[in-house]
Amino acid sequence: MQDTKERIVSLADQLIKTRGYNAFSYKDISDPLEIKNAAIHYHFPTKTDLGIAVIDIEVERFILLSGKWATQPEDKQLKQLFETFNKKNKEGLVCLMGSLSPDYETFPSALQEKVTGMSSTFLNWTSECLEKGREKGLFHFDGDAYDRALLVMTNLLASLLLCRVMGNKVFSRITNQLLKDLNAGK
Amino acid sequence: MQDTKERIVSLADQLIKTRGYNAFSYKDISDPLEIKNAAIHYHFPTKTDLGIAVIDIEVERFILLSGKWATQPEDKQLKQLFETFNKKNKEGLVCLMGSLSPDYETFPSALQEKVTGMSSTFLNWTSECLEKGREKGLFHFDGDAYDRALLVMTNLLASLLLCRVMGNKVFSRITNQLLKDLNAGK
DNA sequence: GTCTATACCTTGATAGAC
DNA sequence: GTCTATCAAGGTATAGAC
Repeated sequence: MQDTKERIVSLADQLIKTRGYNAFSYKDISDPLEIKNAAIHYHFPTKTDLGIAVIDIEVERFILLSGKWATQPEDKQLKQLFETFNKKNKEGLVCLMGSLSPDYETFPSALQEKVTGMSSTFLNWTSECLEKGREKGLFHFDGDAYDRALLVMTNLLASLLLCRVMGNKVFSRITNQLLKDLNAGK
Repeated sequence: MQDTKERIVSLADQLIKTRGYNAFSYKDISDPLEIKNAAIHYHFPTKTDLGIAVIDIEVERFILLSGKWATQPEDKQLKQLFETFNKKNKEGLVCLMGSLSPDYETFPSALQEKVTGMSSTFLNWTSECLEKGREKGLFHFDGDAYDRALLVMTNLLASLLLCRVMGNKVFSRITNQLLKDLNAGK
């Protein structure tokens, strides 16, 4: 079956977002899927290959999603982004960037580059969204749009991490205030 | 020598902040200190005990430091906090919260509770600092001080993570804009 | 307080049959 | 494409000598 491969990636994705890249093993995948670890190695020769596949799909999915939002006004688009994080939070997951960046130094360079590329994608999208929204008067903030994107992304990323530790309500407190801030200057 | 114990904790602290809790091993400590792993187990029977000791010292150190700042005005105190993060960034480290929170689910409950306690300490301090500073007119921000503390802490925490991935300049971009924001309403 | 020695387990990965 | 079988390496942890 072709979709064994997809199920492997999907489970790896979830494991990375719950336990972290270095804390999950092939057994965590082969057991629930009722296959042997050799089957995983057939589809993904090394763990690095599997990690790369997880990132590729995440980026692919985001590009597809954000493309669908493109017709909406920028403030709605940003809320859609927030909603993707909210969904992860409800499922008890953190985002890939939040999970992978602490382990970054332990990665082979091929995987490191993928993490960097993914981060760029998210930051550039957010930056453009903020900039265009400000031009239309939908957002109000000072300074460079990319700097503002850095602030927003770090809020989102770390809010999921903090929810793990301090409880789920942290997320809505952060995002509600953040959205207010972006319109505050009105 | 009594300070073997201290050197073990210090090295563990650094390893957690560079490679992550689940990615460092007793060998990473015993080799550079030129001791055997049994010596580590003498001081810290389990890896969990070692992790707890690292957190305890971090909190202890913060309480000591922030106590020294207490005579300064709140805007200076906050800048001191930023400076502790800046120092970590220059050393290529992330903060303990940023490193430990993604692995939270893999921890035994004793270690989880320590992580939660540490986060509370940092958040409460920041919240009080912001609140008092606002009363004195040193800060200008909307909403609840604790919510604002959540925003500031997530910015700081994730800025170090993002520096790993996107380069070191990210830190100053984030903190400069953040400090401007807190005074912007003036 | 540190050592040697070792137990025991899990890890990622490979070879070859089917 | 999946299996069985196996590997070498590395992980945490313990017992007992010094």
